[in-house]
Amino acid sequence: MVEAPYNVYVIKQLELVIRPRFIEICATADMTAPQYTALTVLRRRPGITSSELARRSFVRAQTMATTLEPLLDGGLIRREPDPTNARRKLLYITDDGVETIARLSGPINDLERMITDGFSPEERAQFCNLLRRSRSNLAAAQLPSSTDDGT
Amino acid sequence: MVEAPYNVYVIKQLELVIRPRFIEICATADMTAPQYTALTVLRRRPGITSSELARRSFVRAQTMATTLEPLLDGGLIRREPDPTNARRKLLYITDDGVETIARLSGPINDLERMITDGFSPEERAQFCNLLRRSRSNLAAAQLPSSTDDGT
DNA sequence: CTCATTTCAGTTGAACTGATATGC
DNA sequence: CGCATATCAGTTCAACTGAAATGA
Repeated sequence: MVEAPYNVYVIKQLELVIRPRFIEICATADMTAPQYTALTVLRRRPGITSSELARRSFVRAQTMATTLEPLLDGGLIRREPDPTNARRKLLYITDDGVETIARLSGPINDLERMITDGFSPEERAQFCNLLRRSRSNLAAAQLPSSTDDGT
Repeated sequence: MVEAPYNVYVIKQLELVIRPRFIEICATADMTAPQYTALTVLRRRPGITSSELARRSFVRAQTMATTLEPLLDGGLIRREPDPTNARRKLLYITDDGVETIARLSGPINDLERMITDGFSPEERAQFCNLLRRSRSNLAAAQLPSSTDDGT
């Protein structure tokens, strides 16, 4: 009686080991992990709202608001009213924010390399592909309308 | 200027989406996610200590002790002194524990299937393989002596 | 003495729920 | 009116750190 693959379990373990290292790297720029992540999304998608960012990150609007507050205070992102909708506030990464991401890219890439250490180029590509398809599956099951994100 | 694959980011997202569903399933048996996980490990490895279980799960001894307490109280696992070392207490899953795991296997398997929905059998095997190799990489980097775990 | 295990106690990060004001 | 956005406040889970007692 052999067990099912239980990828759920392994994915959780990966997260558990990756997170402290990721947090450590982010801390060198006085950021938390969710803040760094939000920053990288904002660089790729300038002008989105906090709610939209929350959806893409699979968290609630309130959670994202809490995450973004220090980034606004620190001037790594800025916010301006949507001219077409007074209710919405659009988010943009600042030059400071871009610079901060760039400063962390070395250690982050090291961490990425560690995750796929010993993989062939094909395996690396396959891993990336399968992870993204898995995310699509789950996002689709969660919110039929929600689409996912590059990276 | 295209980004690195940033699997770190995608793995975190997978965890974020999987966790609430996993928690929900565990809650139907009055367990938390870490408790269910500990229970499945104990089934495969009867007679290990709490500290050893913590190492395999990539958490601290204190964290694991907190996780196990309700399982002991609920009679899903039991503990007995190691005859060869009075300091250690060996853990065993009870019949109740085994039964509880069995009761959840249906929904858990559904969740597993959702994760790899649309994968070919080869892709499924490859995904499982790459996830495990990734875990080995990280475990090795973390504690040179620590080995990882089937499933 | 040193090292590992167990356990007590407090802290933190980051998600959660609930509720409200505002504007499309 | 219904729906989405934004924000205020409190809660919970599950990790964390620090520290102590015990025994190999």
